Amino acid sequence: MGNDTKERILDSSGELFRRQGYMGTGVKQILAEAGAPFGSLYHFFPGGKSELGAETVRRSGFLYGLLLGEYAGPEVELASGIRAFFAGAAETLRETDYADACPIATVALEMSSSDEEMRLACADVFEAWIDGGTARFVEEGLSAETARGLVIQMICGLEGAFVLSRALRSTEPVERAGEASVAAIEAALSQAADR
Amino acid sequence: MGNDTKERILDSSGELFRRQGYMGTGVKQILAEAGAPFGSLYHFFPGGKSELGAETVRRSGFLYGLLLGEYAGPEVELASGIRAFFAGAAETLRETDYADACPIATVALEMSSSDEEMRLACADVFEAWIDGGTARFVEEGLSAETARGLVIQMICGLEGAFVLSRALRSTEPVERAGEASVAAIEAALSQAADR
DNA sequence: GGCCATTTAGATAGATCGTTCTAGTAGTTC
DNA sequence: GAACTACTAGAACGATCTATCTAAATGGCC
Repeated sequence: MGNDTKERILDSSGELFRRQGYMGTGVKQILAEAGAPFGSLYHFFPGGKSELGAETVRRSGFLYGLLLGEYAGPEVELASGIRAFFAGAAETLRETDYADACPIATVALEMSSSDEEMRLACADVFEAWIDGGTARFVEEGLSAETARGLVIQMICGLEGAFVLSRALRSTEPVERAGEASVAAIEAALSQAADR
Repeated sequence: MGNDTKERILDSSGELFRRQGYMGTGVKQILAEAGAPFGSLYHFFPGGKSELGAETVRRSGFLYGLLLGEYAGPEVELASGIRAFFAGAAETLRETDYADACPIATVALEMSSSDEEMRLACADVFEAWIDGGTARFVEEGLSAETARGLVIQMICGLEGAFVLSRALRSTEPVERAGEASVAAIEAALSQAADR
């Protein structure tokens, strides 16, 4: 079955978009890395690069959301989970020479003003992350409003930290952003427990 | 004097890089918007697009740093200044159809893994912002370590909020990140005043 | 006016982009 | 084994990219 060719293409595009964005990645490069011919790309993605791009964003974003969910699952203490997630993100950056950060942030910034389909794909991913995180935080006894605010501030901190860490080649921003998120979450949880 | 042609080119590239990144912006588009011919570009920037790119990043980053400095100058109360800055950023997003966010974040994410000169330009800008902010926070009586942590967390929150706000076409992330930064700053200041 | 460096102007080159095209191979079903 | 679908394979195309090139206009200085 050639079904794994499609997945190889999506894996390659996911990695490349993450490192150099959509515009900076040619279809030839994607196919070379996937070991697939042109024919396969336009067989699996009749819409060409833009269809591949949108599907890559949704898939990579979904997988990254799963990863986050594993760290902050219902069976672990929330603040420690978040702490571990940021620590893991910092370690990944170090191990990959500051290449592997958020899988969709580069594409989101590049394309949001010029390609509505791509913007929507990114927006759907961010919304799913926010909604998933909010539900988890509500389980801890926070109001929906407080939970949503905390989740958004955490994702903002993470995304911004990736921007700085990649440019500075330092994990300090990720670590500082992680500390800030953990502190905010602990403060909110202890305040909620006080009533 | 044709000196303003160079500035018109830098203005155009600054705006375009901010919206669609380095890879997504062609030199033809830059020159068309600046109303300048090819000859001028390679006269003022013999190194071509990459030299223009690096200079654009440094210039746009410097100007944005000035803007931040105006909001958080020594004559205004720090937390209110930061609050006003985030509010201003949100308003700018709304007014520009979510186009005008950070002038260098897109380029930083796109290029950090593939072009060392461009990465360095971005890193220099971020470092200048961090150092400038840290000095300002130290004036308020915070330790250098605390000050640096707060500034980095604030910039991370801002940059990440831009990513989300642009994709979601909503100012909520910028507002939430602003609240988080203000809260962290006020907490640190009141703690420092307690001794 | 004559001279010289600076800047403008755009045609052109050569590489690379995404896409299309035709042809061929594998695998399944009748 | 014939017919059909799914997929592979890569040459070729037109568009677009950055960069180069030659020639001319411009502006201060003697």
